[in-house]
Amino acid sequence: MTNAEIASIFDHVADLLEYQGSNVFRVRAYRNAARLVQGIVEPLTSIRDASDRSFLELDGIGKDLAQKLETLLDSGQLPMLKQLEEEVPKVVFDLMRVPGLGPKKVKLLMASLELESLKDLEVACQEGRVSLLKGFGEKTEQSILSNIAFAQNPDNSRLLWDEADQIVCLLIQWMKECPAVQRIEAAGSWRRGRETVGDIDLLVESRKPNEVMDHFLAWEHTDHSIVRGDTKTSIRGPHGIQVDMRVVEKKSFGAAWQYFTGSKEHNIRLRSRAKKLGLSINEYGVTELNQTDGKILAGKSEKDIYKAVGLDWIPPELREDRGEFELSENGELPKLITLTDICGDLHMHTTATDGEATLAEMAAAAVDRGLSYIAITDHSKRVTMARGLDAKRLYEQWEEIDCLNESLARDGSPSLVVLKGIEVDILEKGGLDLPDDVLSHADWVVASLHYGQQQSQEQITDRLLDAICHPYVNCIGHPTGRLINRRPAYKVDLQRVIDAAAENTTCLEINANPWRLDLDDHLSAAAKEAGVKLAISTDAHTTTGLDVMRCGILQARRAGLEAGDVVNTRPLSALKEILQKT
DNA sequence: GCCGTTTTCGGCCCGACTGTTTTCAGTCG
Repeated sequence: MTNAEIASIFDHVADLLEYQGSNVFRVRAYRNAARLVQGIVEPLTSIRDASDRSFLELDGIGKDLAQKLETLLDSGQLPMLKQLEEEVPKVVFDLMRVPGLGPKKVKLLMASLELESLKDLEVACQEGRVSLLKGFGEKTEQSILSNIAFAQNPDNSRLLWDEADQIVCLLIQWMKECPAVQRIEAAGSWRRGRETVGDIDLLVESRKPNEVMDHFLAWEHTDHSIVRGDTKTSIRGPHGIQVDMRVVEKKSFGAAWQYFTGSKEHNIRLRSRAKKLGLSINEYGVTELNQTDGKILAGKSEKDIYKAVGLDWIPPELREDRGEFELSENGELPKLITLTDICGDLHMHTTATDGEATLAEMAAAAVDRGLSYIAITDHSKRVTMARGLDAKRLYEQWEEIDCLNESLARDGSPSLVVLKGIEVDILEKGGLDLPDDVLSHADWVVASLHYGQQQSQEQITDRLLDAICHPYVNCIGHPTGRLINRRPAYKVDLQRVIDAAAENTTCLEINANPWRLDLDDHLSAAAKEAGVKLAISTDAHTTTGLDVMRCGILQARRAGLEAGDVVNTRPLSALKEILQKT
């Protein structure tokens, strides 16, 4: 049983307990456990089997949950879950997904109406039977109706960070046209650089909140408003995404930005910490606990908030309650990598295979972006759909690269060096798609797995391990193969992959394509821990594809990576040194 | 269900908005 499967079971238990009206802290314990297990890269069995380790060493796992982990690993089942599933009808999960319906309301609906599907609830609303129930009225009935339609639309899933970013930019531009807006910043999971964004949070500093709200509602992409209050307004925007806007005064801006950035878990931890220090934190600032005068001790900047509870300012990407408090307390926060640290890009395609820009165009685009080197890594012949390169065509491309480098050198600064690379396929039956003597002449070899993704964990792991051990392979491309919202990762023992990469001085890629972003933050952090060097690469198929580097940077920052952990922050000379395989 | 430099029991972050109430529960973030 994988960690992800266990996490999903704990989450399911939390859902069921929540519906049953169980203690909210008990529910939280299961949710925390799910989150924790999800983030652990090594299989839990290796913790169980190690004589000197125990699940109790995990923060948030006590005697009971440790026992449940044992049961799950031993039997693949959880008797408690079976029991709960017998008690709770399946339709409850559909009902709970309707915005505005929580456990209490769902329970009342279930007790009063005969519901076997969302459709039944829809009909009950249409017939006016819901508004007759105690605690429900006509407005609730209407809102349930429109929210059922929303919940059933499969397009309303979380947006990729990149997609959300486009909306954020448009909105900020629009809001800045409002004279009442003194300052505007985006917060939430967008600011934390999450892979996907569920809703967009904007924070405005203003003394005239009503004018700000009116301007917000007048945005051309506003579908309809969800809530409208004195300090908070929410709308439904493009792609059905919810946008929350909060308006505060200058003296509270930092506190509000911190609060609104989250994550929820980070904020709970921060506020608990404040409480232990005799302080209270809310979105208006830091105050003394039990003081009625409400004097704000800090609130203007985020830095002030963290300082008030004895912490260094924590970068948003790290705010997930995954150890950042301890690092901050001890002054050990990493100096996170930034886009300007990047010197080169080591994975991209051209018109020779499935890219849309020529070699020269990609090189020019790289110069525009201030890069000092790029590797051209077109597909190898196995990728027939992309007209992958055989040895002959690859050599021809390399000759072209030689010519290009000569002319680039003639043009003088800014200088760009184009490396002769290849994205060689890791074949289904094992081995690579081009002979060793060809690969030996490359400057940079990325090995990637595109076919046979349905194979067993053992097969896929073996294929990747072979590639990692290969003397001419420098990097493994998109090591999990997942496509966010579209395709799960292939089955692979990533702890073994990471350990082998460390041992063989083979880099692992953080593919910056917003659909991929693998290795993800947990895996990159585990790779760093093992001493693996990472390469953040765009896998660009167009000139503008080079700009997704910033998505890869965000992912790397979430993993706590510093410039020194990433090979393409090095100048070319230093990069070549690192690449010397032992 | 977890946890402890006040605690092994009694806490567990904090506030906005809505709809239905008539002072507040439910939901959300």
